Amino acid sequence: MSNENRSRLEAMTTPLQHIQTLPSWLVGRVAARGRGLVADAIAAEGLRLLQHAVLAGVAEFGPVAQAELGRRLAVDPKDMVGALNHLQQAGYVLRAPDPADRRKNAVTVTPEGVAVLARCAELAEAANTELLAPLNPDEQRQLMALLGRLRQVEV
Amino acid sequence: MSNENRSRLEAMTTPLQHIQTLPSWLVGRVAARGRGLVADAIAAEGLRLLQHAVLAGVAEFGPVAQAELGRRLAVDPKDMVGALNHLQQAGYVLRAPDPADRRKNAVTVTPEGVAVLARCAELAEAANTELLAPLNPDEQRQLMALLGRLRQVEV
DNA sequence: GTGGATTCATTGGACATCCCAACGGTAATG
DNA sequence: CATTACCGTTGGGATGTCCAATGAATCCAC
Repeated sequence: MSNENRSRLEAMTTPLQHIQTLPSWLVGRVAARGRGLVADAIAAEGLRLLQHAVLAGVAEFGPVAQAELGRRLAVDPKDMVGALNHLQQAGYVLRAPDPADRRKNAVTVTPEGVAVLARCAELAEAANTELLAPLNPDEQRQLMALLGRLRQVEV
Repeated sequence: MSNENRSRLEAMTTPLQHIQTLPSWLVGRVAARGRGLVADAIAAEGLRLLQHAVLAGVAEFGPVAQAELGRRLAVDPKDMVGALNHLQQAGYVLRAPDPADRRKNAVTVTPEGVAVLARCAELAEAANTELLAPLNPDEQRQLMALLGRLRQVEV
């Protein structure tokens, strides 16, 4: 066991403080704050986080079937239906039957969808700027590099 | 706008990649992984994350009223009732009427609760060790320091 | 070809989390 | 002593995540 682990375990007369010094707890709090900031920001465009991600996926992968999109974004088929319903009703995407495979919907982004994506990109940038405000640019790069190395594992 | 922001916005022909390079997205993924690792670990003791946190709070603050505990942990009173019900049924905490204020329940941890907390502490440590495995001890300290400075804002 | 397995979009539901409102019982405040 | 506030509890709603099952369409092995 590492020295850090031992020092944390020795403080078990304060079990709550112990939990709150765990990296998983700390990164969870920061993530919750970042999630909230971005969610509030893009809510100005009437989109939720999942809908925003789905719209970005549609814009990136061009005409794409819902199942394929769901696999790429790790989104449940049910949630994909709901997100696309909202995006289609808002006029941001189109669902057209795929002539080559009538099971599939060829989903495409509309010009309005591209426009709202551009606005959401700015809003998300601003939210992230606020999230990282306590760090200078050098520290922000360090943080991103460290988090990136932790993320690699899950892929 | 910073150079980083501009470079990300210029890549908007790939909107999904843009989203996935945002710090909020990256920290969210790492947090989800950490949360899953810890949740799976303490599930071996039959506890959920919220129940674990509540149990730790009871152990730390000694005999304490539910409302006071909820305020300290930022847990909704309704969820506090559910968590304590489970912990009490498992024999990890006791609810006794407070003689000084009959509205309150004086919640205390049992020896079994202390024991399970100790085991959960080890399990949570192991999960966090796995989470941070790609980083050496020096980098782990850097990450914690950077995240800690981001967390300060919310307090 | 043709019959069985697979994939598609969709629907329904389980479950946890988070927030707000209301209740009877109790304590503090004027 | 009347009002106000707090206690634990219950109920409900909104949201997010995940799994199962359906009918239609396609693919594959024989």
